[in-house]
Amino acid sequence: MSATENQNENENENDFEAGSRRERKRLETRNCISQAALQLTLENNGLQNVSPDEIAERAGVSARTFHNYFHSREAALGALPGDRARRVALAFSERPADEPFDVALAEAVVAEYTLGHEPGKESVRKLREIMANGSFSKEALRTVMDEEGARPHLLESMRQLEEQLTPVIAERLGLDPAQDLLPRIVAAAVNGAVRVATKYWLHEDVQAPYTALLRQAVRTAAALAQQPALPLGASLPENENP
Amino acid sequence: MSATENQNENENENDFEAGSRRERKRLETRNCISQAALQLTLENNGLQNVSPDEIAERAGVSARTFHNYFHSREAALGALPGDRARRVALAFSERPADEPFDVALAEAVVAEYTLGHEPGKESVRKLREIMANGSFSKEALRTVMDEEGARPHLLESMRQLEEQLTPVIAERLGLDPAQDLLPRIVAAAVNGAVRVATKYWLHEDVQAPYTALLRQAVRTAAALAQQPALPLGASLPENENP
DNA sequence: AAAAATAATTGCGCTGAGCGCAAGTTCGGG
DNA sequence: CCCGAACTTGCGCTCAGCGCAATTATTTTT
Repeated sequence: MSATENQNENENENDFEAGSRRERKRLETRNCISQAALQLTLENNGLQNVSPDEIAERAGVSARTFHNYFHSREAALGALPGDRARRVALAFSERPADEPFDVALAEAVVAEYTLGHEPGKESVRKLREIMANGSFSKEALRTVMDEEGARPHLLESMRQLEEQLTPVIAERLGLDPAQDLLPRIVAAAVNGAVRVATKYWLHEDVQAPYTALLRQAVRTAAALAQQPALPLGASLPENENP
Repeated sequence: MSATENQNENENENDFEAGSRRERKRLETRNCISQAALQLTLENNGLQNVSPDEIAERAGVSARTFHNYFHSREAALGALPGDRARRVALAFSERPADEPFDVALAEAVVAEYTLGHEPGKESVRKLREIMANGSFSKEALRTVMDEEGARPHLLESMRQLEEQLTPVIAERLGLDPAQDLLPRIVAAAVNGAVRVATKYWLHEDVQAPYTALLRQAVRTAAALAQQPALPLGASLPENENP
């Protein structure tokens, strides 16, 4: 797991093709640090109980280097959802064009958020390892997500999904995000749906599998896309306040 | 603006009725601190350039007391959107029952987010003062919202809107939030719509007034409520990944 | 292949946010 | 009028985060 000893099981299969060797290594250590942050957070029941030094040590770098990549522990954790958001947007844009909008969106999300399936992308495999490696599960995740201090940053990083999704949704709908609010609203709704479904799954003890919950929620939110586009200039007929 | 000298223009009209005198004073200083944080943030173009001591001084309390109410500068700023969220939820639940769902929601939001209208609630009046008192406007707000460090906390506090809205939406729809995801999804979508509309209004220079933008966005998001309720147990017919 | 240029890592030391503690102050109830 | 509880304040400590400058690794140039 250290940045150096890791040179690298399956050298060619990395998350995002990197250009120069330097850049590759940079991404690798970056990811290493994030993973270390995640592990320690789960192990210690909360980011609060993890010092930057520990993270740095686990990742095999100096404390100073850690702060060189991320300006806070929270940012280190947040990099993971951020990356995932990028992958979801990519997956969505590569869905077959004849697929219904909501299905394409839902499956793109589900495919990435579901850790299972084939040993695909490297980071996913690692995350699954961490999860599978015993002990960590709903319970641990819950304590992390509920942590008062980390949550704002975590959610902000999950909100990357909205950012990444907006342009591809706009393209698929044939709308210009600079002219029409609809793509942004749909993206925001989908992002919210993912968050809500996850929270629901984590907190209420529900029988339905996470996958089904996610798919349902996203498809529901995606239905917004069938709204008529918003004419920004003109207000609706008459609805002024009394 | 100090906590002491402010004893209080229009003593009876306070945001939330307070029980004991002590509790009232507590809420008052709390609000004072938040307002001070907002003012200074706007004046100095970013929370980054404001020290806790300055906020405390402006609010007329000691630095230690400041940290006694809020454990970070960001939290102090975030209290304002949080309070506003509570007012919106209240306003929505008091809308006439025969009003269409989306209209009720949109108007509840617009009424609170629009600073104008009558000199209603005290905090709104103050905020308007701040805004009106020259210099601060879109531009200043933009620099605040775009600030890297404060944004996560700000957005998290705006997300209070979702939290507050969920139960009242569920009630109006006749659904149980513990059984059905739809109320949460609608609330999340509305929250996202507000955020998106605001961002759009702040960044693209658009001709439409903020009010119209907000109303449109919220009504669009609220349309989700007409989705058929989600049967959590059963998945849709067949949509497994290949 | 060596040397020069560029980029990444590291150690050191400083600033300042946030908090525990204990003393002082204000307020409500009997 | 006085007692107890809640609130405020000052002091001092810890540690996250960052600027700086030196060191090491990597790419490019000659």
